[in-house]
Amino acid sequence: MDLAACACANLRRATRVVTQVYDAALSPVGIRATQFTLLATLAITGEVALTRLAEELVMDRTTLTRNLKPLIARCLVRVEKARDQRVRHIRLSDDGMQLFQLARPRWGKIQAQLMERLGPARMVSVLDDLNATMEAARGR
Amino acid sequence: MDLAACACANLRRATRVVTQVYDAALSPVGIRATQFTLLATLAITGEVALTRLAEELVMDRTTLTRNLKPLIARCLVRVEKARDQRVRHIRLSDDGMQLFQLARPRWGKIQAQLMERLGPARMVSVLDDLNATMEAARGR
DNA sequence: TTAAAATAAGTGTATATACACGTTATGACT
DNA sequence: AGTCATAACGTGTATATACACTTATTTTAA
Repeated sequence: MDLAACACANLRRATRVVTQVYDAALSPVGIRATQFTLLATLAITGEVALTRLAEELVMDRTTLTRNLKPLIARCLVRVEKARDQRVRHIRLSDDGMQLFQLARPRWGKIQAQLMERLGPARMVSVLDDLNATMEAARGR
Repeated sequence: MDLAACACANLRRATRVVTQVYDAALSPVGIRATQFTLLATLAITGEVALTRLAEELVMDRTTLTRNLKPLIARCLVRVEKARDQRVRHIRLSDDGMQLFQLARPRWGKIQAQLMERLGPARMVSVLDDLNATMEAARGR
């Protein structure tokens, strides 16, 4: 077996590089790629329970708790107890929505640039391969 | 633009899932996927300067410093000053090589399982796409 | 030859990730 | 009503990641 073909190492390496590029593109508005993803997801879902949001993102629940922390501290995201006192409902604040709208074109620019360099067909292939890999790893 | 098509978010999500699987497969020998990659790379390169190893891995130099720390603490990796006193030479210890040999079949098993689920052609496509994406993000 | 530029590396800080464990609240069953 | 299983969540700890800044050493150039 060829160690250079390690799916995990190749994924992590590509993720490092791509994340740096997206982070740099979003830095003028003061958020990172991961945070942009959170804001974007919340903008789509609206108010949602923490655990369900974690499932949506295919992210460990405790990771999400930690990732939300800086956004809550900046009042971009609000947390409220639900009727079921165990449940936390998460939603964007007005400031959070505003910042998301500000960040969105920056995301679009860097996403489009990457798409241009890869070619649209290749971009589709990449996204499709990433999904297939994820499902294969999950044993689906 | 479709936010669900974010290359960065899709990469990070797939990386989370795949890393968990590789970490679980390697946990019986007491290392993580990232650490396995470091050991494997050092097994191939032999003694190498820190900065050059970071370039090899396409990893920030300071990230590599931090990632090496637990391996050095466990005496799996040794660090020595070079003739040029600024340079640190990194290499596997005997224990490190032994642990790598122990971990390797576990890596091979999980890598083969993923390949089986994806199919060999799809695996090639995944690795190729990851490389293309990385190069595109780097602006090459 | 010495002062300035360049190179190699480490540290402070902040975020990202997840496992193990503990806490609190619900619901179900006796 | 009381007990017990379950569900939702937070915290402790450890690793992963990288930027900004600093330190030490080497090389270059005046």
